[in-house]
Amino acid sequence: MAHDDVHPVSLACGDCPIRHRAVCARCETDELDELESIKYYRSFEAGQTVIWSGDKMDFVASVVSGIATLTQTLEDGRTQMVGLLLPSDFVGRPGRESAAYNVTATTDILMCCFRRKPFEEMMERTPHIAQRLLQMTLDELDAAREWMLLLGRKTAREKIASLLSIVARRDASIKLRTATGRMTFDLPLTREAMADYLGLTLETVSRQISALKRDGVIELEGKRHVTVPDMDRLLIEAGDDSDGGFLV
Amino acid sequence: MAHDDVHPVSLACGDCPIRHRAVCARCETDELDELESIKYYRSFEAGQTVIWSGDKMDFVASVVSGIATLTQTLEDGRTQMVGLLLPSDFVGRPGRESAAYNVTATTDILMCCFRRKPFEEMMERTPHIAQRLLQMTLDELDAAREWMLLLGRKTAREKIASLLSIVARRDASIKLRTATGRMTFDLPLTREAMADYLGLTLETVSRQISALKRDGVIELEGKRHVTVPDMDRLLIEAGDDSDGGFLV
DNA sequence: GTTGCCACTTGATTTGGGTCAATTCGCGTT
DNA sequence: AACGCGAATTGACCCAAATCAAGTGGCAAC
Repeated sequence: MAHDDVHPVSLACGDCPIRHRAVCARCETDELDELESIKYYRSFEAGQTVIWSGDKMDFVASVVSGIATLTQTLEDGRTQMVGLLLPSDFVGRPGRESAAYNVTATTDILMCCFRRKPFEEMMERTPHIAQRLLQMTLDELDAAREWMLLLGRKTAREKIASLLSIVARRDASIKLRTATGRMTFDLPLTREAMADYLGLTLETVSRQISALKRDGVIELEGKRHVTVPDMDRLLIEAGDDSDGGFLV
Repeated sequence: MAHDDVHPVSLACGDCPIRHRAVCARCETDELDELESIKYYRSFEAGQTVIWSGDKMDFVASVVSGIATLTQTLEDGRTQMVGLLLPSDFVGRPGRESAAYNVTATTDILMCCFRRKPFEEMMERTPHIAQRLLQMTLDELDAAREWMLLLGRKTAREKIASLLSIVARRDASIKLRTATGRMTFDLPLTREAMADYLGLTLETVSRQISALKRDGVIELEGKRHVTVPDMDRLLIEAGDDSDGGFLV
């Protein structure tokens, strides 16, 4: 797909700080203009629920800045995170009336929304969009499957190490590509959100983070700021073969 | 999409016993012919590995008959099933050189394969295919997320009940739509495969099946033939709200 | 400065499911 | 009939993580 190298992350809108996936701003200008006409922005505060599972959803959207989570819940309150939305990620499903998950902002968040009906019509006419969306969805599916291995077969310690390496990797792509060994970042999630991500309790999350700290795998300043002195060590702790999967 | 109601399951080939998804046999005849020219069949015996994770994969395919599993493995041998392929399901990923999972036949299986390169080229030109593939992938993603809730938050008993209700549902769509209460089917998986599906050990699977039998939730003839006297009861055991999700 | 709140930590105890090991149940072979 | 073999069951024991409970630390509001 042309120009993908120039602005890799892109679905659509001209003046977003993030180039969204799917339409190349250089070669698909008319499509861009059309998307422009059906788009609007919405922002949410940290902690706010963006969408409740089952709600009618009349838009699809793309995260511009901030972080949100997709969660599913059993009647008795047990909840499992099933998706983590970071900037440039896509939310919502063309062809589906109602939301299948709760979407919650964990930080202040800005989303670039497109009215669903016109978006779908446009997708019918514009092969690029469906194709790009397919690539994105396949990536998400791979991530979900990697995550299933984590949920089904990893120990608590491995789960935590995996999550940390995922966050580190996501962060690293923006910030410091340089030093492979040492790495520093902020955890964008509370202990409870991490627990919901990993299928653990928040107490276990806390204990395992303490254990990793005690064993020198990570260093902590405050509760959220993490330094990993040796990424390789962390990846070994995560139990991942090779360079450690590609969740999220 | 036209004619979807007439032959709902369809990706492609004219003489498969199953109508595959994505191309309508009535209105897209030329596409059908083209797919016809790049397709071939492969069959595998029960237990055979279809593809090893990491292998070069020069085709995409659709399951005609039989059952296969997608699995991921940690170096130390812990394995997690991440997908269950039933007739009409799609395998392989356009745009990806090598396989990301092990694909194993659990019964004798027949697959309808399309050479990857020409299939991709065709997809570029044919919006319908990409759109249909997108729908299918989104469905798979939903299933994967439902499965994540199961892996992360359900008890062993709930996991077993969930799996049974999934198999029952899949089976029911083919066979008896009639009686909602009582339902009979064969388990297409060994205890070990069920364990890999559910993130349990095979001993736990066995114990929980025995427990469900003891409690009258299911009846067993032999090891594999299951009768559910009351589907509603089973769904309650599964912990699912509503009519029980849509895994697989 | 004190109060209250929330995120987090840590400890004590319990328990669901894993591990190890011994049978049993088919079922095809000789 | 006897054998072998893989699939499944069942039991005894153990341990990782859940549960229950108390306490700490930071920070915003008054």
